[in-house]
Amino acid sequence: MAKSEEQFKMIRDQRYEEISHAALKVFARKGYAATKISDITSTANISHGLFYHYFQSKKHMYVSLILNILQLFIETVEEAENRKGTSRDQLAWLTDITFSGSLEQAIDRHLLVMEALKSEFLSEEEKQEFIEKYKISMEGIARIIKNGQKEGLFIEGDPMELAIYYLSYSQGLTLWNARGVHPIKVSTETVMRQFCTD
Amino acid sequence: MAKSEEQFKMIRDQRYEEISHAALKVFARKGYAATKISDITSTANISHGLFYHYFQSKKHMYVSLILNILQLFIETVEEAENRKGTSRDQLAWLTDITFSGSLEQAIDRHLLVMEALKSEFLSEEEKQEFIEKYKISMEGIARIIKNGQKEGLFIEGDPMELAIYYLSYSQGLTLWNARGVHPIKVSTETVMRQFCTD
DNA sequence: GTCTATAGTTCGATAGAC
DNA sequence: GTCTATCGAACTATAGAC
Repeated sequence: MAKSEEQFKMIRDQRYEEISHAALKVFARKGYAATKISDITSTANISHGLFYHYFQSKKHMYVSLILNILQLFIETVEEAENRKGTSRDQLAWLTDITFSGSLEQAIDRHLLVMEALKSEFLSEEEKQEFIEKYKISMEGIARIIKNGQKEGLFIEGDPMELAIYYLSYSQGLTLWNARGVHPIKVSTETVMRQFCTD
Repeated sequence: MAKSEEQFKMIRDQRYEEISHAALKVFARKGYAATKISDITSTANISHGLFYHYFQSKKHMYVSLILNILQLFIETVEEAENRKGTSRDQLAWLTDITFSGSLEQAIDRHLLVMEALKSEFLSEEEKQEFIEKYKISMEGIARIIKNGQKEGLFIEGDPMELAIYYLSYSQGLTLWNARGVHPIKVSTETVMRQFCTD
């Protein structure tokens, strides 16, 4: 019995991931309201009813997707903070990571979080939970900047505010590439010059 | 008869503006798909049917809204180019304008254009028309930067690419304030330092 | 020009068979 | 665990009265 229970769990976990992955893609492209359950199920190649075997509702799945994304971002910032090298190296690494790898996935995640934060179909309590998580990443970036200022590597100014400038710049560039207007290869050095003294 | 025709036209134009204004607000907040015609009509305080007296369909109204926004942006960039003073002054003026006045309306317009460009409910032809208009503004900004480079006021680099960095930065900051996370008062000088040599 | 009523359609969610 | 069939609510768009 133990064996088949384990197997069931593996199937369940795998399906959960498959459905989540499909949902991220579809939600980011079409937005919450325009996304039909059937869009998700057809992308994940499952039946309509099976979706409701894994998720309570469209909204419940959406919220858990966002929370997972924010958690991932927190961990990435932590990884940057724990890296060897100067604060400048740490911020450059974070910037590199943002614009290397799957830009497409980065775009999807940004779009999703952005929509979630300004949405009207989520309660204030739900959004507040997102904001709390978001702030944890912001504070990590602010710490990197503060350290860099002590070392004389970064320009002066309130660290939290500079973190916001950094995030806005980085996300603005990410979103730019989400449009079809004129995609560019982002240069980490160009972004860094905004914040560095050299 | 001439008099009443004129009056009809005045009523029609006013209503058209009212409905457009209401629609901008609602579309930006809820997105295209989530926006119900009844949201627009209740915001504009008109009946459901009257909407269809002024607009062919939800989609037709959406497209004309976007085109009007892009046209406005083109004219603002032109105004910046035609201003007296250095190229630096011109770009600073454009930045000022973006972050002064009704930030709320600026946010709404950005959100709308962004959604339109990545949307899947518009044909490629429709989106191409948006992109063409968008590029006209980009080229205006690139011209300002190119002139500034000649005067030694701006950093080196491909003007069009720098225009994209500028737009991404500016729009990233605008969108930042659309979220409830941690709004800031944007400083034009902080933005300008990214592009200026001083 | 404006409104109400409603036809026609879509989609989230559930029930029940395998 | 998975699928098909179906219900019921909500929404776009139109028709017709005033």
